[in-house]
Amino acid sequence: MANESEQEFDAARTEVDRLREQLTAWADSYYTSDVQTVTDAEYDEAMARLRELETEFPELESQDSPTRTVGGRASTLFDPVEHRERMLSLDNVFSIEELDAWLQRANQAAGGKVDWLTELKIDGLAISLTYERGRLTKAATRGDGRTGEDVTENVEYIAAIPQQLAGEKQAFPEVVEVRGEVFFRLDDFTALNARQTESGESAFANPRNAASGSLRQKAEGKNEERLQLMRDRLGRLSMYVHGIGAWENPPVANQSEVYELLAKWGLPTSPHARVCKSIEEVLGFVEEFGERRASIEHQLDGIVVKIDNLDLHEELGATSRAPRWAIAYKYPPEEVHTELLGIRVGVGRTGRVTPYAVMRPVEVAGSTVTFATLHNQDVVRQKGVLIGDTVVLRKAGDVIPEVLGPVLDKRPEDATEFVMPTKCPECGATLRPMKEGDVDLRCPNARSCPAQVRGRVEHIGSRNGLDIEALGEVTAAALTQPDVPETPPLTTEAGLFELQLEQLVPIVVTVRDADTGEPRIDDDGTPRQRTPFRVGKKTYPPGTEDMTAAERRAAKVRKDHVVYSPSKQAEKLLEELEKAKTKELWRQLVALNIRHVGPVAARALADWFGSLAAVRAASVEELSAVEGVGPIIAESIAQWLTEDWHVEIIDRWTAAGVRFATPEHPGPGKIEDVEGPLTGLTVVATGSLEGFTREGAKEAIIAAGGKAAGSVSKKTDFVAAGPGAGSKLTKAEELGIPVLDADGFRLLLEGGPAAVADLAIG
DNA sequence: CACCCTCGAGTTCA
DNA sequence: CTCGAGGGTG
Repeated sequence: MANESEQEFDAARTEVDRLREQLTAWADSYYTSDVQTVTDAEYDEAMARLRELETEFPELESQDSPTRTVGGRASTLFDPVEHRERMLSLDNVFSIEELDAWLQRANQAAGGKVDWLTELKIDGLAISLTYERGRLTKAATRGDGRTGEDVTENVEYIAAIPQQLAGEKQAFPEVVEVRGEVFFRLDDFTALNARQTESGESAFANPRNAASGSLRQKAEGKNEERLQLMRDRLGRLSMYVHGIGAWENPPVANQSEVYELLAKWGLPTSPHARVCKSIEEVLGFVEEFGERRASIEHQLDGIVVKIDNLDLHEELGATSRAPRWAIAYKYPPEEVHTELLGIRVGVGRTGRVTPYAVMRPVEVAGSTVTFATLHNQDVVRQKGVLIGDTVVLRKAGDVIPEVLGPVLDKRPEDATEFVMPTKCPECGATLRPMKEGDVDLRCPNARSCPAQVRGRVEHIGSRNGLDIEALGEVTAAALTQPDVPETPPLTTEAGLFELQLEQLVPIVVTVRDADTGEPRIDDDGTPRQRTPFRVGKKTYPPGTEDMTAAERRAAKVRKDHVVYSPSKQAEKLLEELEKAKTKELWRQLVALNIRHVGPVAARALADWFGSLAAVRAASVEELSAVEGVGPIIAESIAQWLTEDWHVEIIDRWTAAGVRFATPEHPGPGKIEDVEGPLTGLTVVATGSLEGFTREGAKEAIIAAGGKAAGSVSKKTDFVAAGPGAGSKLTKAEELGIPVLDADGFRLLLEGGPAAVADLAIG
């Protein structure tokens, strides 16, 4: 499969190259000699095809593509500027193999041992800055590489671009053309988009569009207020320089030294550039930043590798399009385009109704994505997507798919706006906001809406709840599914602990298509069904008892004239439910599904009160006296307890044997902190620590008297990080918090901070 | 009251 | 993982 899409990609690449060459040639001859060598129709067709391919394969997009330069040239707005030296683009490679091959070739062509300069390829806007005797006199976009747009006036407001170089005047060349990349830092981009939506303007689809849009704003016709806004946006742009245009007899020998020099002049250079002494090191750099890609301050789409030695640049020269001494490796795209087939809504366990996007499945960052949440109606509107649009999709933090916005060029005529339903899609109740002015719509039918019951039952079984292995998403659905022939055994969670094998085995589940929600029809025309709680079924005529002895043994359950053999799953579920009855009190509190009461609040309550009875007896004031429980949570608990069907849950669970108490608890009040090696310390565990489960690590921290926090902050004393640790590790390093591996963590648990004093770095 | 931590809730795919 | 919102603290 990978092979197939690779082939497709290669074919597209070849075609894109051919189309670009052709279109550029046509345009050149038209602009320079005014000779039209092609009919308009042919030209348009080629351009449309190129657009299509670039949309389908965003990684093939390029700043000097005719789709951006020729057609979209904004020459009427900004004066054209002839570049002193042509701004070349870089040749691209799309795989490590190709990169390796290029490095080997370049190494040989350069006659042996080459030092490489590796840097991040910023996804921004190329810019050329001309300084005369240290004073900025001209700023231009790249345009088609030969001619760009004069943006000198706008650049005045970009704080990152100095108007005057630092240092002695005599030290600067008479004229020097510096090249760099203008971009938005991701945090600035987020802030910018927040303000855009706040002021009712549409958000930018990505940081590059935002940078491009900001740099190319026009001052004409703007009132003072809007002028201020425009300058403010410009002020937030960032820039890193990455080279010098024409420069005879530079005073340095290497590209890396050029950067040092530029930095000395007060020009911002990337903190991520690195000199690599071997091809292995270069490949290591590529891998390293591939992993860290999401936590870099700017968007990046690849790595640029340059030969460090400037003499070699001279020697190798350039083709008509690109220098031979540099290459760009492009990471597989984290942003792709796909079609938004529809927007559907789901109902969560709290009744919240959330719209989600259904898309034509696409590969993004290693997996095939079909769905992405759209959170609520306002978000759908803010993103400005219509059903039928081609949309930009990425994975936030490399995990959760996120729709960024529409590709307006590809909006079809019949694209339709999403309308939020007024009725619950699962139970038909009229949706309404919980509180006045709430954005979120909720299904008010908490007790019997199938979606909510299903969600609550699933939550009861979850890791943060009673941690019932056999009770996951599928089982929860099977237990509450209303469309089976027999009555579902659970109409609410009140009956969960009363479940008998006889109730489970008859359950039949209709298999539904994940995409459409429609029942899956088998080849023989009947809907496909599953019986998760039984493996066999045999019907005997009424009044007969003629089962074989073997059948009698296998048939543990008999109902009417049907004999069932329960599945392992059914037995497992009942066993697990039995165990859950005496699990820790906090888990049982979480299982009640009280708003705002999750594992942490439940633990605080359980520690303080020791039993559900004591919690019920407490007033709102007494509840909010508990550390970590404030007036809102206290009120939420009190409110929950006033509802009859909630009390019924407690009563029936209690009758079925759920303990709802911590044995030997001394009664309500603050429990003395556990004295241990970690008393008074906050520790965060992240990644997979050898010898610990995620929960196990937390328990171990608490058992040692410490606080197990979920996120890293200034208050964190230690971070225990195993392989696969992500942003928490990065954060810890940023804040200079000591990081321990699994062994160090073990030492800490046994001996406290003193035991790891010599391990703790920085 | 303004901050900074945290927590809770919703979420996707293999 | 990210968002919004609750809780605690200066």
